[in-house]
Amino acid sequence: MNQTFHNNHVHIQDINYFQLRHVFESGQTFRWQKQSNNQEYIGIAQERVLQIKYCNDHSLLLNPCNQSEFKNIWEPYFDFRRDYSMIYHELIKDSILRTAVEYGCGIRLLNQDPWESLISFILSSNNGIPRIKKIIQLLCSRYGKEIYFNDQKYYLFPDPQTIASLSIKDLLECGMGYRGIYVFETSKMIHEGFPLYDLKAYGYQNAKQMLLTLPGVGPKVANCILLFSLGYKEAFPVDVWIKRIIELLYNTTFNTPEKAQDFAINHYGKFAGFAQQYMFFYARETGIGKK
DNA sequence: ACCCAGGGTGACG
DNA sequence: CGTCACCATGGG
Repeated sequence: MNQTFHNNHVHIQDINYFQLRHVFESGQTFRWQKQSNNQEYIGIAQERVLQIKYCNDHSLLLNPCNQSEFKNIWEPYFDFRRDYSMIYHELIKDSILRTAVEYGCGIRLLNQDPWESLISFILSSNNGIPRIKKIIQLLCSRYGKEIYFNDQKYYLFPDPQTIASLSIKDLLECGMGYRGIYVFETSKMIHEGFPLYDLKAYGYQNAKQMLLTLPGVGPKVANCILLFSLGYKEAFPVDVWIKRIIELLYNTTFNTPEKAQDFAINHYGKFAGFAQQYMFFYARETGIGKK
């Protein structure tokens, strides 16, 4: 990987194991929007707006982005420092997983903000991805700070204090349904000092136990936060899609999500989170195992 | 009208 | 410890 810095953007040459659609359409993030040219996404993350575009010379454009922002913000966010070739070749050793991994090649696990992930995945429970996006967009457009890019208005994700100061009614009007109360209570706990950002140093088990004390956070949501924002790549979120596809691929059944998770950690070890993401994308894109 | 969605909670054995 | 009805909302 090789970068050239221009006035206010970066070109990354020799990019491999990175496909925009596989990164942004694999259910890990909700605020990136595909643009009409199909090779470009614009998203809000890390308190910024970013355009990311796949160019015909096989380079990747990040805009706006200076050298310091690349090093400190977007390189970690997009997990550019990780060797995905190694992970890819490790996972395809499993002949059963191989098809899904080959299909999803180009997926990356983003390193997102824990607060935004926490609220987003509380909202994800028993919900559909398009509606999750709609709720989050409504929440941000009403209560997030405005920022501009190309004369267009975008909105940051509101901070804990802001959401904690809203009423349940405000949250319900964003379409949260019964999850509104969870979002409200959890926001209060974060605002009152819950050490969300310290969990990166707690170790997987301790961090998970802490997350489970937050209203609206059960095993699946906790694993999403651990995997997508706290750096625990061994986390293995089990939703209905993962349960179905893993039972189908390995010709077995699990009584509880915990059993499926135990199976995964035994099988994939510290790469469980990557295996999960490949399987999720594969199952949804192909419809294999769909009800 | 019915079932499903990146599930969690509380009540019941 | 495991099971299960219920939860608000929109789409198929």
